[in-house]
Amino acid sequence: MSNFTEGIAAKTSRLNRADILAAALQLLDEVGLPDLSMRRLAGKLDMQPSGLYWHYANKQTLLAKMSDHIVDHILPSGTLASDGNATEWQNRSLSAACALRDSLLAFRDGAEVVSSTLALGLGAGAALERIRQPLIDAGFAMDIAQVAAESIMFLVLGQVWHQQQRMAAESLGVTAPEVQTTAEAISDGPAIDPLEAGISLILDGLKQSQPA
Amino acid sequence: MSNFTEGIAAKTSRLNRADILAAALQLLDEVGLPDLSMRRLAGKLDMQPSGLYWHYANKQTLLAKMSDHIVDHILPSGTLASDGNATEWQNRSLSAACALRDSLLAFRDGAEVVSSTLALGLGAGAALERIRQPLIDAGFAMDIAQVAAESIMFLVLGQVWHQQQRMAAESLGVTAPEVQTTAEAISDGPAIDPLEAGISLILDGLKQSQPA
DNA sequence: TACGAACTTGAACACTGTTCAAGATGTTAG
DNA sequence: CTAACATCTTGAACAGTGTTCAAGTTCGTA
Repeated sequence: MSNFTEGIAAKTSRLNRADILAAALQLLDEVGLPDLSMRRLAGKLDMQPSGLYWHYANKQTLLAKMSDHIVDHILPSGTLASDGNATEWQNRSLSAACALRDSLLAFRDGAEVVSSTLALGLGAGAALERIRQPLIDAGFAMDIAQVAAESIMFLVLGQVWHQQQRMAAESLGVTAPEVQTTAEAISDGPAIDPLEAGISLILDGLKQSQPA
Repeated sequence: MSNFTEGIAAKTSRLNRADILAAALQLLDEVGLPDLSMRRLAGKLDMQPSGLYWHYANKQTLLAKMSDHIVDHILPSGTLASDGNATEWQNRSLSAACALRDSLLAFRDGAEVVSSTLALGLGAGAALERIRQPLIDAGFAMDIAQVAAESIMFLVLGQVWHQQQRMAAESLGVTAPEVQTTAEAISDGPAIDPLEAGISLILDGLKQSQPA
């Protein structure tokens, strides 16, 4: 029956967890994860760095909350591939994976933030669930559905992380030799999306294992 | 016609790149990546931290060399699955992936070291090549062979990274809730290897795409 | 013996995450 | 209106980080 300062807007100079989280996400977009320090964040909020530690026990838990925000920030309409050759459950799982991809891409260094949090209790549990559920609905056994969903998750995280790291590198000036790894430069076709292609491989392999 | 101090052993107090690299890898195994600092490394070599910067431009390039060492450290006999139901090229690619897995597991935090270096010019190019070559030999098109190989690479890195992060967490005392994500706890079967299972999904999907 | 290249040192710079006693602010009760 | 209490905020400090740089030392060669 206390704590009612979160009604509409906190016009006072007092901050709460949500304000700090919002500022942290904005700062992430401005400077990137490597330069996201507690001191910079405190400076953005016109407060002392130690003040942050009243709201969050340490930087790690703040990053965990940021990770949750990124993963739960589902976009209105994801990149719906909607391949006619694929089954319904394949399209559903693929859509969930692409939605996760878009969520990660919507934040600078989003994949690295989520990956770093993934270990402890897994922060991206909701996203994994959205990928796994269609497979379970389709009648696949628990264990192989889990394996497939985890594999897709790692694929998405790895792919986006690599992509965002390249972005950071080239925005920093010197671009690496870049041995044309994206398969777009090799092929002369309509530049297939390597992520959707990789996920489709997994889903097709799954389909073959048990036609349901 | 100069520089011949690298004959057999440098008994002098002078260090070279290889000595530092070896000490760094040993220190990595002792304290883990988060506690692998230039000062600690210098202390282990009885020298000043600044001395390291004559041999390596910065910590990043040292980590890159460590990454190369880890990836090129192929073990004598990897975990040969040798599934009778699989084709020859599938087993070859799977073996390469498992060899990479074993190499990463042979060093503490190996997956994270390699992952962090992967972006700039990709340090694990050789490992990716060993996974991709069998697919090309089997007659698959360049672009989808590339996509499949990259997918397998991300799968291996993600899986091992997650595994090693759990190791570090539980060796540090408090283990996370651990929502039984390894699929071993869910299934009651003979505890399938989630990595081999995931890779097999990709390879089966690839097989289906073009019977070669 | 002398020169120049190969290394090493010690001190410093500009940061980092985190802690802690002390003070300021806000809300509630007597 | 004042006393008390929990809620924040501050300023200073601790221990550590990667990195730089002028100054030294050691070395192979001419």
